[in-house]
Amino acid sequence: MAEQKKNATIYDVAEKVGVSLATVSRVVNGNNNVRQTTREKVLQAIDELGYQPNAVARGLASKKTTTIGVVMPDVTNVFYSELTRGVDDIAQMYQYDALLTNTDDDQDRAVTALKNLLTKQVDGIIYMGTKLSKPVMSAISALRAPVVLAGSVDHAGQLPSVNIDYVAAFEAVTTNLINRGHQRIALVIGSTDRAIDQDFRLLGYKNALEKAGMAFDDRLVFAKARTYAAGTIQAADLMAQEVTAVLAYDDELAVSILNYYQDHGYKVPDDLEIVTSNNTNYALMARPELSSIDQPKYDIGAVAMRMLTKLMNGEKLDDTQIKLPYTLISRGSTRKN
Amino acid sequence: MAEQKKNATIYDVAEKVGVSLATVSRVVNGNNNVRQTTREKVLQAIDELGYQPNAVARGLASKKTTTIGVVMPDVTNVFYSELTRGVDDIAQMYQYDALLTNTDDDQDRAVTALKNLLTKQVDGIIYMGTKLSKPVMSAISALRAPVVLAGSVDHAGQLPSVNIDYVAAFEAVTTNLINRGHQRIALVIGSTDRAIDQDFRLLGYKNALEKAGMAFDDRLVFAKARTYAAGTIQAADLMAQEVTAVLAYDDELAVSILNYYQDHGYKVPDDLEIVTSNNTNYALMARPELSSIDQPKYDIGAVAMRMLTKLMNGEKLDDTQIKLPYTLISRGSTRKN
DNA sequence: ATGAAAGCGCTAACAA
DNA sequence: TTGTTAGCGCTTTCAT
Repeated sequence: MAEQKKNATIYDVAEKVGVSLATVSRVVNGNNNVRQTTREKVLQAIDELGYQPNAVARGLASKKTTTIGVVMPDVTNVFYSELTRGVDDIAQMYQYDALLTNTDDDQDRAVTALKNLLTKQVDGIIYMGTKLSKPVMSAISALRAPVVLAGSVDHAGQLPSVNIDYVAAFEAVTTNLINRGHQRIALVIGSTDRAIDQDFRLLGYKNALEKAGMAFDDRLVFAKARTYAAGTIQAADLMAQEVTAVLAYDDELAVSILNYYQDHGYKVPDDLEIVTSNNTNYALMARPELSSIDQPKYDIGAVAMRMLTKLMNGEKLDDTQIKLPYTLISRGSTRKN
Repeated sequence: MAEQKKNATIYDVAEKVGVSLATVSRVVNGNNNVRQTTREKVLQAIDELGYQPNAVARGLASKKTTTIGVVMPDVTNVFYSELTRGVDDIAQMYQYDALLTNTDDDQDRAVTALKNLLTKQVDGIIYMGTKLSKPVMSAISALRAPVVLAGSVDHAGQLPSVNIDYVAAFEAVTTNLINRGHQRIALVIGSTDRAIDQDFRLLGYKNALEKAGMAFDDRLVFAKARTYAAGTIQAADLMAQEVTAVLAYDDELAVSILNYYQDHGYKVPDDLEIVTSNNTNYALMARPELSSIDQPKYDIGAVAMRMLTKLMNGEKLDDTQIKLPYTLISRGSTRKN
């Protein structure tokens, strides 16, 4: 006695109205070559039958799935989830759905994800990994669906991307720290084989040192895992290096460093100044609150998705390397200039 | 001179090997009715042509898309993103892809999302909204694809769901607080029109009061928005009610209350004890660290997804209302018993 | 303005 | 073991 929910097809609608399926297809797709009266009859039949076009069949026939893929390291990281939120909102606005895949920044998984997305015939992809190894790059170029990087860049700068000017931001923060007299400023970044870390964050940091005539000391650069637990371990290393200021690329890491120092009797910002760079809620919840570079995370995702819609429409982009404005927010974890 | 990336189809493979497309289909789908030697030839041709089955065509023909939908309030909330992580990992394991939709717990958006997912012919859905209004419930029952609730329940308890025993957990925490002499214990939950809040969290709280012979005072129940900013506002209300203990259902909210009190000179846990219930990183990052109910968030998502795979396979479930074990974690925001 | 007909790339009976 | 033949539900020329 189970209710048989047989879906109405375009044939059922056509038959009911007494027109061909081509006509039904036209009204469904907003084609104007339909007389007003027939359009109305079709619409009514659609309503009565509860007809919903089958997106899969449509995708096969039209070669457009109105689905995009989002490849990211980890939804659980607030930075990425905020980017994703921006992507998803704009995607919904343009009637796209998003297939999400977590890769943990593992290059093999990223390649697998990309290939799989290809199989599913997505119309485009937002890629958030920070690492972009050779295999990943070649998987991307084998894609024939447009790809936009959000919060990331490739070394060659060939792929469209949306970011902030990491070089300038990291240089500015470092310079501020130098101006307040710091000699031993730690830089905490992701692994240095990533373009975004190596070519941007680290570069900004080095630029500031160089302009101040200070020597670069690679023992002050920390590039480890990005977990709260890993932060605690790194904090011990930082302490051993007797740094007096820290610039961290991730908020969870920054909070764990902050807590470690305070738990060991250090005063922040008196004994240690600390600046983070994602300005998530973590920065606000810490005590003292963390000074931070403020990246427009949601907007980075939103703009990337908007770019992707254009690309999927075959439009050319004037500018493929978008840099959104960032700001520097001064809070309790740093001293006043 | 653009590289023409024409995809190889099953026909190309069949032709190259000199067999019918049915045979190719068989080897692709692991059907055993293929002679070993032909299988090898087909495999080789597939490799040489770089043939990748088109999932859309396959979906149309087989009526299975190997895609599921995930409907959630907000990826940006760590609780949900952790559930999602569990869902995604198991989904990947079983070769499903997940379409993600944020609803902000807006019932209209949830209905729209559900209908859209229906259109895309997903094989199943994981639903994470905590609100389950009539329209949403009827959209779900119109779905003919299985649905599993993760971290949520419907009033009637008809939909398969994965949770912890919220009643027991909230009762236990409240009882502990009562045992330490508190008379005015605040309960901070989501809006009371949700089953999970009304029928579970609130019930557990009331049970504890009743067993202790204490009167229930609805002025001690707070049900507002779940944002860090909203938390600050609620904290002022809590203070006005002169509560001495707080049990909050969301970590960000709990941290904001904690900070508000401490910023106003209160000592935690001496002047106020506070317990939260999601045990995300926020609880660890707060100072003092927050005591919390520990829900196995990742597992809730993972188990829900596992259930969904069975349902999608047409298997019957022995138990549709899964309650995973929870624990109570005592940290600095509460006094010792 | 409307219809006929040929696919889109694949699965799944059914035959052989 | 392998091939033949219908579809799956829709879009899209091309006629009319």
